Amino acid sequence: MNLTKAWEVLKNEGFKKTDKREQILELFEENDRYLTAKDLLNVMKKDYPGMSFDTIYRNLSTFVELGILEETELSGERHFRMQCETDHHHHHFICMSCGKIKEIHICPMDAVQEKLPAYQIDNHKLEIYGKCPECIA
Amino acid sequence: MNLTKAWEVLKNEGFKKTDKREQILELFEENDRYLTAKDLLNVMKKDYPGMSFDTIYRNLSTFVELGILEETELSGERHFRMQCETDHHHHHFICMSCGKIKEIHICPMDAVQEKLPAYQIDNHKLEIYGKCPECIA
DNA sequence: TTGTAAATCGTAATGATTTTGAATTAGAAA
DNA sequence: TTTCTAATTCAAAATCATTACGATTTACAA
Repeated sequence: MNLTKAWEVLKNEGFKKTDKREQILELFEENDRYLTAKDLLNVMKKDYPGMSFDTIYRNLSTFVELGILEETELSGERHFRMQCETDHHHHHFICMSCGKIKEIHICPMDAVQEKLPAYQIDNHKLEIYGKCPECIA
Repeated sequence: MNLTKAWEVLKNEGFKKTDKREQILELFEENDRYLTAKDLLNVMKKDYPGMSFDTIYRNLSTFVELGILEETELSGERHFRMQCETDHHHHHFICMSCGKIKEIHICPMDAVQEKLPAYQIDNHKLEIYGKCPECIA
């Protein structure tokens, strides 16, 4: 998702345009990887020394609710990144060195549902961890 | 894994047989689902009022290291359960109502590696969440 | 320009987990 | 059995991420 689209969504939902929101979204636009609340705070403290956790966490939650960001949990911490443009359902390879993401358009859930006919499947998580070609070298 | 086998492993590794360890393992044997440190504490406080988190966490970590328990992270908390007997690599359906587990012997990682020939895959996580047949009714 | 809901600030509370250090205990050896 | 020693436990405090709160400031529409 790009910034224009993100602001469109926010405006439609009645959210206001603030400096903090702008910078948070810019940071995600510039970084094609998962960031933590702390990552954001460390950068933003330079521009806004008084920046508070409340602001960061509240906005991150808002953005996730609106589908602007997506969230995952890595080693006990919430990580966020810009929502993929792709319409198609997919999963992610996450490079544990540089944090970069690669989309993977494979999903075994059809086969899983076939194996579990009597089960109600609400959700699933498939993530692959390792090193991307750049980081192997 | 059953209790006999678990104690075999512990003994081989030089760990002592203590009341607390026995009760922790019994609790896992009785409950075919993921438990948190707090779950354990709540039950064990009845028998051992002074029971401390230290004991629970250290033992849980030990058990995981020895392959007696397996661990996953659900909504920010560490969850533990008895290691599956099965040799075969597999994944889990987790019922979000009763917590029960169902093994799923499907894994898409061969196909994933084919799609990412230049990537080094170290690890992956596949979990399915929903309701088991008993809890749907 | 002004009114008002929304957003932010600064800080304190919460909750899970880890660590620490002293006291206790299990199991091996004498 | 007694003694020795390392392992284990206890209790409390530290840590870390996250959430919550009252007071203040801000965006923006009328």
